[in-house]
Amino acid sequence: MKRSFDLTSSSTNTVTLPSKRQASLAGFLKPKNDSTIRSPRKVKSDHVSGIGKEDKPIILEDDDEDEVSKQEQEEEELKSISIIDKGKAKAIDTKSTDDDLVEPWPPSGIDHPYHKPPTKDYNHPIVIPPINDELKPIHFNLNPKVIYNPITDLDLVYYKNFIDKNLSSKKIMDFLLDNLPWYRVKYKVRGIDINTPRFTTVFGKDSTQTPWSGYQKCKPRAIPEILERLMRKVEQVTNSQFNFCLVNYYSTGEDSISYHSDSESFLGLNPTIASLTLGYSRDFLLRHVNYKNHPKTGKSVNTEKFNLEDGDMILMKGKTQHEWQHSIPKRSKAKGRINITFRKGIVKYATENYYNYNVGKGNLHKWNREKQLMEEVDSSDGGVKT
DNA sequence: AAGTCTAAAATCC
DNA sequence: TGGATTTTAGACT
Repeated sequence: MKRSFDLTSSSTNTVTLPSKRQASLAGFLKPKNDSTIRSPRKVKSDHVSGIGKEDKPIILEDDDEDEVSKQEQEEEELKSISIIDKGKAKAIDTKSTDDDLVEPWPPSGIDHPYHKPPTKDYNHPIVIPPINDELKPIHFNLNPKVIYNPITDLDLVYYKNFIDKNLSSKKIMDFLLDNLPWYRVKYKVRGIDINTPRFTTVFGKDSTQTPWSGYQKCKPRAIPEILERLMRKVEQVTNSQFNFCLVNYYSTGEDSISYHSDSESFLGLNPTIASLTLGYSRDFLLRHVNYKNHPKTGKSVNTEKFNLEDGDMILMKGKTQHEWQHSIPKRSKAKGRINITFRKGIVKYATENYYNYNVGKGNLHKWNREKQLMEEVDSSDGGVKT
């Protein structure tokens, strides 16, 4: 993760006030009769699969133009995002299962960045049981919304209810909570002690030809079958490939993650990262790295907000990690949420880094379903070696 | 070579 | 209306 800081604080007391029409990105999912929500209108055409030409903007929606002056429109356009409702455009609204996934899995060839581990439970510190018939097939809904702004380089695809919340998400949530090894990692950054305010765990290894046994400081863990199957479906749907699965558990509203970008150094340029939500919904905030003064426009850039709900998937791609930071802020009433992310690490350091900050030195926790809490358990194995 | 926490201001309801 | 919640700036070893 790469965090950046605003070192350009002005000497005055001026504060950038959030616009009322900040109106949260999630607004595009709300009913249309919410008059406070105004749809962005124009999108540069060269990124919209074959539609339009040159710089001529395409009008996508214009259902409340009477309220907005032209100048106001243009300013708003610079500050906010553009939305292409791909589901509407291409009428994608399908249910599917992973029945059609072709075995064998995982792939064993060098074509895929996730190299087959020596065993299905390689380096697991505890037994993760095989998935039963109830956990397969998983039911998916495919209804992508493209969120793209060529000025601010926000580049997302949002799949609401990707994992069907009625048929699949709860079972998967329970299985992961019950069976994964969880950690509360402590580490130092710039001489300061950090207590990671969430539970974490990680599986997979980088795409280098380093054998699974070829890591000293950390022991890469095989991706459990349920996560492997999810990963594979996400790959199929998004036309991407991954070799890491990071899982976070935000146990209460006190658990959080600060604004950060996912570092490009070991993920390569413009990484695609898929993020899945299970359980209680949480706000997901995106803030431009130069939100106070965008270099292209000289204007402020609004923070965007999604309320990620049970089963949702959001794909971050393109320059999003370069130009934007994201966070899960503390929320007073929040309950347990699991977040699964899939990424592709392309250098050996990725493996060391991910195990360092998501497993750490190995203070293993297990979920106690009866007591509804995490318990630290003794484990001689598993931690990252110093 | 992975930030978190707190106080104060702003906003919500 | 004002207590609760969220947002923001800044400290921190």
